[in-house]
Amino acid sequence: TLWQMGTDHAGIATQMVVERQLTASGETRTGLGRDAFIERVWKWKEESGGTIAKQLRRMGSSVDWSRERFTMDPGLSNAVREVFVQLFEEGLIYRGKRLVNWDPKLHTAISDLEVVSEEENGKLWHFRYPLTDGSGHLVVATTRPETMLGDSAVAVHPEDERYRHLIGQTVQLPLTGRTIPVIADDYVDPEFGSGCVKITPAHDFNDYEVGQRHDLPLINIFTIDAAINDGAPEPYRGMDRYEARELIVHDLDALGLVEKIEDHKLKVPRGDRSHVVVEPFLTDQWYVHTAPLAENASRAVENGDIEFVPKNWENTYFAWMRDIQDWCISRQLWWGHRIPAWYDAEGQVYVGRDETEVREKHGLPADLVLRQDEDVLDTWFSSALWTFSTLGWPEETPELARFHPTTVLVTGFDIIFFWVARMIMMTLHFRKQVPFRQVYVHGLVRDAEGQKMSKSKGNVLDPLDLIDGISLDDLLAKRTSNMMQPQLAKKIEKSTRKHFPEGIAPYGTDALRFTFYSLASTGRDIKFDMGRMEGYRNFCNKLWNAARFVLMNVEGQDCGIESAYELGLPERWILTRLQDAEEAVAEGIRTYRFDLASRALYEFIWHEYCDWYLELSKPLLNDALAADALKTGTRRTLVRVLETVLRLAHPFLPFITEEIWHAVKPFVGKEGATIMLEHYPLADEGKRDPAAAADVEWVRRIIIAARNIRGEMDISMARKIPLLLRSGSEEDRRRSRENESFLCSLARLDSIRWLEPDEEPPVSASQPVEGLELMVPMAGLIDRDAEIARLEKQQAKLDKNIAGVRGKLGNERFVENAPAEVVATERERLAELELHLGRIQLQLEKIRSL
RNA sequence: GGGUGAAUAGCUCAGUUGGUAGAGCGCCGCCCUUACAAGGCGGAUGUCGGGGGUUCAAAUCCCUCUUCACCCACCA
Repeated sequence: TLWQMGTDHAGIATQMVVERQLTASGETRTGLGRDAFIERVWKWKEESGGTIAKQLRRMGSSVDWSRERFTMDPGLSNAVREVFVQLFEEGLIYRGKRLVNWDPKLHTAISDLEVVSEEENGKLWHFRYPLTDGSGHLVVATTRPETMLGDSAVAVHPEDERYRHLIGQTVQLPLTGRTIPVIADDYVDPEFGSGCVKITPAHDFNDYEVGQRHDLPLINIFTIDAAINDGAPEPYRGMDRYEARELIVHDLDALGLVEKIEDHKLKVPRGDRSHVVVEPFLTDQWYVHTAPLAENASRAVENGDIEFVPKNWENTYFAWMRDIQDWCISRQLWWGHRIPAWYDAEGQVYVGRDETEVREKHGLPADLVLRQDEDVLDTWFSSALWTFSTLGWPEETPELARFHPTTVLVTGFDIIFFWVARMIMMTLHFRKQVPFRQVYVHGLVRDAEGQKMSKSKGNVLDPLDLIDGISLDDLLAKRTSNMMQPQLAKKIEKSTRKHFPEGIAPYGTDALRFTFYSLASTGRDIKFDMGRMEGYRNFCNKLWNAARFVLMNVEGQDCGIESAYELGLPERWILTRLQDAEEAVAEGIRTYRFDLASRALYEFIWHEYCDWYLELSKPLLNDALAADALKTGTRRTLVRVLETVLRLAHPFLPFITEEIWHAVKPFVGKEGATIMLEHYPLADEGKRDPAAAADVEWVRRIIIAARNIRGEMDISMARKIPLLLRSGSEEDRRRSRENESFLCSLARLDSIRWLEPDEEPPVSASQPVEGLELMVPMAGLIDRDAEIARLEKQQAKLDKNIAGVRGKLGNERFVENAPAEVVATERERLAELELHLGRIQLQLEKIRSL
């Protein structure tokens, strides 16, 4: 098995962090120069890049550290170049001047996926554009007044009666002195605004399309900072886009050309890293032609070669693949894989693995000056190659042969498009193999209020702080330092103080892991709950204490490794239940239901092994007269079930299980160096004993009933009570006879006695258990009124249940249509309920008459 | 505009093919019973978002509405 560990170089985010550091120390990226800057980034990466690895280590992830990879490693970089060159040669990568999403702060293009649109309050400006023939004006509506400087037409719908006569005419574009045509295009929605749309092909994706159709000029009015450029009319040159907006509205108003201004909600596109409004901007960029790749990628999921878990994510995947757009892969950054393309003085482009190859391939003279493309590739381009680039591709390495295709990718749904989809496309293309068979999509961890964790919101929880604990002061400092928006510090401080008034206590890795497993149900987001984690921390303690008990009892004792032993009833029962637990855990793991698997462990360890088996073992171990073989069998079972359960829980609780295992292993005759190399437990039918299991279930019911009387009557555990039994079957008698010591010990009884058939019982508190009646004589123990209250409560409950069952059975259609089995069960149930009710009523009468 | 998911105990969440609603935390009693008080024992707590429908039977299947979250999309 290989669990591949590694990290990507997070191009934009990383470059931003380092640039911010430079700013803080009064330096600039451009001042430093490309090589020196990249050196700085590597330095930063060395210092901080270990954080993820450290967190993974502390969380006990058993990855293959020897094969850790980084997307900027030489090997992976080589794979990136290889893929780029091959795709280019196949015509699947091309360069073109297109509108891209331009980030005016970072000065780079970003892909569609990196743009996040959110609804914001804005305005809709209605401007009058005078008709050239002097016959009046038409009105255009816009949310971006400043772009009017780049208008090259006004469009109306071809069928729109109101404007049909204007088609082909021209309007005077205010403030610019230009004359632009009125065109007809289906794109216009006559219902919206005025029905006339200003067309700005260089600054709007739709308008670009319209412009293409009508052969309109592209008039770029922005600089790379989204300020007005020198091609625009003089008064606005150099102004920021929003300043220009104000002035343009003002100037149009002065000319009497503002018809009206309305409030308007609109989707504003922002860069997911910089959070500034991105501009559609005309630039040269590199693209991957994705349609042919997407086709195969869709098919691989359709035909089941790749399976998403949970399956409904496949629909999301298909939907995206269906409408996939070409992928803009060039970024105007320095941190990343530089595009392997060179230009000569004429701008002719040559693509190759390196400059030497390019010269050879194209027969370029040594003195011809070549200049490499300045841009780098989108980080996801290299991540898309992950499964095979990490295994040595393009070399056909033994690792590649052995581990590829891989088995499973574990990831969050937020990067299905960014990463999963692109891995599938690239891997199918270059390996003719799927990258992985299954994609396990888990939810995101959110904060206690359901907010997505983010550094800017200051609600991030570092797993290390949950493991080791952190003081409130340190947590506050951590959350409010290095902030991009320092004005939020107060707010963050307030909510941090609210949620963690005393900081965070140390919970340890195992508790943290178990919490995640338990909350990770069906790919849904996880609202992080400290209460749950506390509960699982206690669970770890429970396991620890149980181990102490076991060790205490087996140290220096015969545990039946080579000697004779005999298994008693509780032993055969717990072994049966252990098989059930093993089965449930295996099923949970197989189906990626780690919540069900962890629950099965929790239930078995706490509520069966600890609550019952350890307690049942005590009477025998403490019985000086008990047979040695039985005691040996008990010790053997105590320690073997514990050892098995440690192995069963080890993937969930790696640290505590390892630690305990070393203490326990000699008592089961093991000598392994680590629990990690032991066999994982598998359920074994042969180890089940249903009869023993049924007997112990009976014992448990009796004990619980007796405890109920004791608990409800506030009888101290220090005081032993006598138990009388009545009615019941031969089997009940056998069971009580064979298990007397367990009953007495666990229910704290001083005696158990069956009433003679005709014997009148003393006044007692009673509790029915199936056909059998438990009684605890009241004399000196039980308060009359309390017992009446207790019985009345039970009576009410029974009345309610009986009414329900009677209603059902009284319904002819139920009796006719329901499976005979179900009807029979209901009849039995009714009989039992009525029996219990009858007994309780009798008791009530009797006690009331006292 | 299209799509997905969610709504169950005070809180965080389970509930597999329809067949008596569960856990943890919290809450209420009692208890330091020599593994464990971060514990033990007992207990209370739900018109399963609303309304329809299918069915002998619905938290579960269908329709519809409400609320919330997320994803995708080019409406000036």
